[in-house]
Amino acid sequence: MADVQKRGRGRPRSERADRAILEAALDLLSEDGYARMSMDAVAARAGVTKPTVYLRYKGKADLATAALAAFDPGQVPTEKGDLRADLIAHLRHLRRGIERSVGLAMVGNVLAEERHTPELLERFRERVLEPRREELRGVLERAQERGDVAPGANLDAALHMLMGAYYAQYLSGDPFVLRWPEAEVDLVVAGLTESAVGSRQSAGEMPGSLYGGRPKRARRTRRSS
Amino acid sequence: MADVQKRGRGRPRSERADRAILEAALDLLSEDGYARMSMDAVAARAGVTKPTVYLRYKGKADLATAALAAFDPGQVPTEKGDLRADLIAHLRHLRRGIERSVGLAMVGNVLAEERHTPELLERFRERVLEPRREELRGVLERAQERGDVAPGANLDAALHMLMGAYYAQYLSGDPFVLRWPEAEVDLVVAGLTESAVGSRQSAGEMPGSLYGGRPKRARRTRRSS
Amino acid sequence: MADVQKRGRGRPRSERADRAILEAALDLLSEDGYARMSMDAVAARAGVTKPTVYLRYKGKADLATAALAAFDPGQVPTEKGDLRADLIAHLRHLRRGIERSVGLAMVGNVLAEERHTPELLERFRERVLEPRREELRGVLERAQERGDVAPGANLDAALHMLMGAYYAQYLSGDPFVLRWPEAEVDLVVAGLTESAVGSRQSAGEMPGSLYGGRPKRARRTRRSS
Amino acid sequence: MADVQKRGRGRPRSERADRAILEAALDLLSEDGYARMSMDAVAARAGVTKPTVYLRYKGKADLATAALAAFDPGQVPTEKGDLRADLIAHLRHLRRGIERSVGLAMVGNVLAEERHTPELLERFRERVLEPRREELRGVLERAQERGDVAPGANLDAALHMLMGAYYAQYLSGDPFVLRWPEAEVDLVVAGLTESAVGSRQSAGEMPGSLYGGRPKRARRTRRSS
DNA sequence: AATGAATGAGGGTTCATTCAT
DNA sequence: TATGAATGAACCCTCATTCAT
Repeated sequence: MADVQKRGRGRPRSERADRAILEAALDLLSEDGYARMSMDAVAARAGVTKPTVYLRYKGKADLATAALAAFDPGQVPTEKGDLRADLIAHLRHLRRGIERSVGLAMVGNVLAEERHTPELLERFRERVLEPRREELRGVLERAQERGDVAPGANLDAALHMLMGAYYAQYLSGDPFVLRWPEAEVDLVVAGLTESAVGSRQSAGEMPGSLYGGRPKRARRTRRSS
Repeated sequence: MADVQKRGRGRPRSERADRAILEAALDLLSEDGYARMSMDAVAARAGVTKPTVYLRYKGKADLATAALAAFDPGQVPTEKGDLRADLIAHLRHLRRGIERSVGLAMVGNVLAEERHTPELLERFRERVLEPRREELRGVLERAQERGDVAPGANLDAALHMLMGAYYAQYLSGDPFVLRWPEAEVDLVVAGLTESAVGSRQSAGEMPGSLYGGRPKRARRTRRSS
Repeated sequence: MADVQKRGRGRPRSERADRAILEAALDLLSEDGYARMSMDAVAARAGVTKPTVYLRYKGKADLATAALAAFDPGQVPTEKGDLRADLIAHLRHLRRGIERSVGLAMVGNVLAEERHTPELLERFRERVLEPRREELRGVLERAQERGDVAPGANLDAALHMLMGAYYAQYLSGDPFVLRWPEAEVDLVVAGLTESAVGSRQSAGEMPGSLYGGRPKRARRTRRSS
Repeated sequence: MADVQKRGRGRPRSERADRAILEAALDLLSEDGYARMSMDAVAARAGVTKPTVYLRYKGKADLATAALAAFDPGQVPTEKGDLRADLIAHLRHLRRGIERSVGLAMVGNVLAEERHTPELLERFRERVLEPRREELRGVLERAQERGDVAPGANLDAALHMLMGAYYAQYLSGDPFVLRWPEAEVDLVVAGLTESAVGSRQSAGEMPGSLYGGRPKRARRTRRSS
């Protein structure tokens, strides 16, 4: 277990290679896509030779799914107990997590390979998407327990919207506006709380009176920018 | 003037081939992805030889973008003037359009190729995504004019949510629930109208007063799923 | 024969096309070589279509040889009756003719195709090389008649040297020196005239006596073999 | 130190293949020309597969230049110290070397590819032409030291003539005469030695006194420019 | 357990040539 | 007669995978 002896005879760089291979695979997967990712390139970037890769994985698909499975989601933002703030924090985290690691292109890659290599999508869901969704769901559920979300609210729908908004925004090609998460969250929160659109800013207002008679004009969202 | 045939010289280009090539390309593009789509396969499926393809398109990227550009969106649902119903109809149309033709895998494909063949994503946005978005935007804007949507509502955010919800739902791997569009639309509409979650059932409510002062009780919907 | 009528019905641009095709072929032949010269490119440069080319020539080889056969050697320099000056003028002419028209690459092309398309080399010899050689030979023969060249001189060898020197110089990759022809001619003339190496500068020496007077008995070396 | 095998790891590269590939490439290069030489054909003739070729060479140009670089010039004739005899021996060697291996068609090929693959010509100069030229130049320089060649003689011009004569003779299409090298050498030597054309026959002369007593110092041309 | 070499199977593209108008 | 379309055959190169060391 310890095998401290530096002059390892068992398998000199096994662990080193393990990591290097998975990292290289994940990088290339998100950079070039599954179809373009070459075993040659993976081996080269990992600093090993191809058979070394094949020793560990049965083939390209196996390697790619393993790479996805090894994906590290990063640190989850700590919850503050404020629905809006927490959702915004998670959306930012979601976006940053995707963009700093696999990139949205990875979503494309696993989708594109759905027919040829369905394991990819499965693993991606399991290791990348699901965890995020569960985090977000947790936020919503706890808010529901606190009473900040209507008891009968459709949390699933809200989850899809929150996560999907990012995909749609990205796909649209429009640049992300500065306060992008706020705009999306406001929209969803308004629905979930049965409250009014605007007024998110004036966070002090108690939900109860939110959609009250007042102003309405102007309001929320502010195309941010 | 007499030369009516205009450019009738030489052997006319086979329209059958024109169509067959585009169809084959679109099929293979959504089935196999751009990287796997081979010119050989396109030509074979179209029943022509490769040079016949190259006569029409400068290369693989050109063919693929042309195939995307030739994408036929199908009939847009007629608008009824009821925000919720119209949105639902459009969402259904969106989903059906995607699934019956290119499939969501296509979104993956164009995303996956963003680095190597950015024209694909551009063309996809231009021919597939944008038109849809504009249809939806039209629905929202007209509803806004009617007063069914708050004047200051963030339509962009709403668009991203509506379209993105589909992507997210698909990516999640969960089966689409029967009344999927309703759940999503309700959530967004509730936000837009500053009204309550529920009450969607009681469709009888006159849209005009939606984001108005009253009732709000009622409550969210059928827990969907 | 006359067929002056502008509205020609017989063959609108036949002659125009004839010339254009041959010119295009010759250009491309010397630019790209025979193997790389494409019928497409020839037709395009000539402003016609491929079948128009095939109507005139049986195939690529036929076209290429025809192009060579149509080669126009340009104006031969007028002879002055001075051996050295005439040879220099011809060498300059030879070089300029080659470089301004077909280029030495053409020599390479026809040589390279010797196995696959021997007609090329034949035609090249016949239309490009031979005429030059005959011009040069004429100069030498007339000089011989005048007595400026030793009666028993090996004119063939001299011809090969004079023409070959250009090839060798070109092949060597060294830049041509300003007075290149002079250097080569001096060398050959010295041989032909049995005269000394130097003194070329002092062009004043009367040709008549070049190989003339002084005994210089002895000389030259061992009898060949 | 112990690690004698130095780089003995992995499967050793087949030397048989190494040789076979270069040979096949050189053969096809001189037979078909660069443009016609196909990697498929090279691999097939060498009895290997294409990737085996690509493992060794980056591409067609690389292989072709390597083939040229591997060209074996054969044994240089030993020098006897007699200018005429040595030149004749070298010319024979030059001709035999070219004809037994690459063939003059190769000169054509590298010339023909000058525009598309200039490395070919460079390599050819470097590996085939230059060595020959240097051998010949050595003969001339040593003869000059011995006093068999005039001090100010233009050796460059002589080199071009000696080597070029072969090209020109070949290009002319005339059959090589039996005593071809003698004729060419006599012509050049006569020039270099300031001696007469004829008298070649009277082989008796001693080289030492060839260019006689007269100064004729310096002399023209050389490097002209 | 690791290496470097080798393989078989395409993939995109172009060309010389012929067909249909 | 001239056109533009279509063809079959390569050609260069790369990849996922396996072999030999």
